[in-house]
Amino acid sequence: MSKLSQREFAARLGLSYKTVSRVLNGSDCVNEITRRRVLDEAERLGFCGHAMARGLRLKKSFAIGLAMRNGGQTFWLDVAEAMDQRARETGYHLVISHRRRDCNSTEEIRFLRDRQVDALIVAPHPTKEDRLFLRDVAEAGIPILMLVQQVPGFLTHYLGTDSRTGTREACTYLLGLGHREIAYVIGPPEDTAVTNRLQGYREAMRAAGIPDPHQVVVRGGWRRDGGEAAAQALLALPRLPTAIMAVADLTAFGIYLALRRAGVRIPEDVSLVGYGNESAGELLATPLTTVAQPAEELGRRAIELVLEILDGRHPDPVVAELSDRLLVRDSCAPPRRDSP
Amino acid sequence: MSKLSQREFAARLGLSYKTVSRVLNGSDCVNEITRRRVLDEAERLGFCGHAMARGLRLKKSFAIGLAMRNGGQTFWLDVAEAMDQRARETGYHLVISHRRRDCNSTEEIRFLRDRQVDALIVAPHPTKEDRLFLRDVAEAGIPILMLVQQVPGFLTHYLGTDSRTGTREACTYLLGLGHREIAYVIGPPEDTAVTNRLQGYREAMRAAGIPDPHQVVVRGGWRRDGGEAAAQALLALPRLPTAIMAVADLTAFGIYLALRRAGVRIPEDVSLVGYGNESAGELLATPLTTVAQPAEELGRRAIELVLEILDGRHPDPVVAELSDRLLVRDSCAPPRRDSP
DNA sequence: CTGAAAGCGCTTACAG
DNA sequence: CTGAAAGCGCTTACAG
Repeated sequence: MSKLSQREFAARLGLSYKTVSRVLNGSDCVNEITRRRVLDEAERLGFCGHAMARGLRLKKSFAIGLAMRNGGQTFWLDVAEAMDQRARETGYHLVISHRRRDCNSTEEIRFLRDRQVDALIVAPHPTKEDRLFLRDVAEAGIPILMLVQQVPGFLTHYLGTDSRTGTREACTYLLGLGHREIAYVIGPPEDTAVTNRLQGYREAMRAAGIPDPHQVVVRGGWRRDGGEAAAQALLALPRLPTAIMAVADLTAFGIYLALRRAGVRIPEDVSLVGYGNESAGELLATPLTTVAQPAEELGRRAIELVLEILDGRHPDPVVAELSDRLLVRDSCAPPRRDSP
Repeated sequence: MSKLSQREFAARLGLSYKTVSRVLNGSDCVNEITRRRVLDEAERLGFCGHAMARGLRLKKSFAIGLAMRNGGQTFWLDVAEAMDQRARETGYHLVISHRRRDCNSTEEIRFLRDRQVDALIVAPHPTKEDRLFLRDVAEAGIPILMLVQQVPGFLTHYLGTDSRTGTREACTYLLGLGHREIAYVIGPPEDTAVTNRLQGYREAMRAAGIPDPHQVVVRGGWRRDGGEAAAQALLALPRLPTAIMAVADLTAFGIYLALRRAGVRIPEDVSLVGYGNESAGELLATPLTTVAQPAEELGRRAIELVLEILDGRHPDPVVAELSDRLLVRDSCAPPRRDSP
């Protein structure tokens, strides 16, 4: 098998390349028998069109750019896989650009733009510079979908999950268990994912009659080391809270490790809740209670949304959120009797 | 900023589009001052060439296809990230196709081929049908690099890690601790990654004077559930081996979980070794001793190899392996005194 | 060092 | 229903 051009392929079938092109582009003014024959023979001879030539003519690459970060989380793997699946079903493909840790994404975004992607999905929190550049890209006519991170005042499409409600529910669960001293370990306050979750925590606490000054909010981060540092800070407090919530599972893992090293038992001494349902959470000696985000649905919907946008079906910026849900495992218990 | 074509861009600079093209393609017969000016203005005006037009003319897409599976492992995420990085540095980009679990990849490979990738990197173990198709693809002039999984008798390029030696070393370590009854939990025997590792196990055991019939090899799988099943089988044995090695970390996690449920302590009652250094291994109550595979280096080298092949620098199939290394944590100890 | 011209492999109005 | 023709945005020999 050598690569067949549409012309050669048509010649082999004794048809004009015109007819072949029409079949491939779904024009209906073609005899049904011919249509089937073309499709069958294409399969048999391994004929495939020339994506670049087609793209050039149609001014469309059928590529969707995905700027993502590798935070060592299986969550993003699942999201990307779902996107990939859905994109393929609809004739598109994904061009992925992984953001290097802790650096801005402008270079990535430029890279994807230069690849003529039809649309861009951006998962990492964009820096100011990124935003400036994204605006340019959007103005050049490439739709942008912010995924999970919504930038305030930045008018693009957004798809995320309602992690504010998710966090509120987790906190309410802890309150229901009898906890009053619940610490919340956050990540960078620039990230909307962080501020949303923090809001959920504050709402639940206030609703239980615990005002902001009595709430314990500690800066950690998205990663394990941030969680460990936050746990140290918590351990240095005059009295350790009876429950700790973390902005993410990785953070919770760090807290878990540091607490264990300090001889603190979970859930006997302290209850712990993560966020994101990383698969490793089940492996802890005390499987982690967490809030699950719908990775597959998020990936699938992201692609569908982008396609709708490309179709012109959303003249105004879309703002959509899926639901997270509390996943109770073993890391929470009522507070100890002897803690006041 | 609206999308600028090369012609418009050249016009704005008061240059012929010819000159611009020459600068962009690295021709040296251009005045150095002009060269710099073109590059600077391109940056300033957000000019980028048209990848598809360029690709059409050059008969080159600058895309490398990656068929991978999502086994829920952070390992592959790291490999893909490293590839992405290296590809970008060299002007290429990655088109990734995730293989759906337990199905064959022909569809994925076809998809990537249809995207006019310049080369193909295949990570999942190919089925017979896949291999047939891959052969066609190779004959159509698209170089193929098998990653990690080498198919016997299938003459393509291969890059992996020497997991046979890695496994032998892990086994030797266990033998050095005094273990004689060491079980090995394998995955599908069609996978060369499995047979290689099994060979390493057998070599170490034989070298210690333990012939094949006295070795304990149990079928598990690549995933956690396979490990759990294998552990059940092991638990049903008249006497539990004093040490267990698993073909992969995920498998080891399953064994770990099942053992814990059965009240077996690690490493006091049984020593356990995984393979692959998944980040979750550190989170276990007893951090898992494992063998680390160089994910970043593997990804980087894969891209470099592919580029060399595209350059015609490897007329014969490349076969290359990087080294794995034992990573001792806490899941192994000498066998219990009372186990004979 | 630069201009005019051909062509990469498609799609799509435009005639027939 | 089908053929001849133009053009998508580049690159590259070929002259000048």
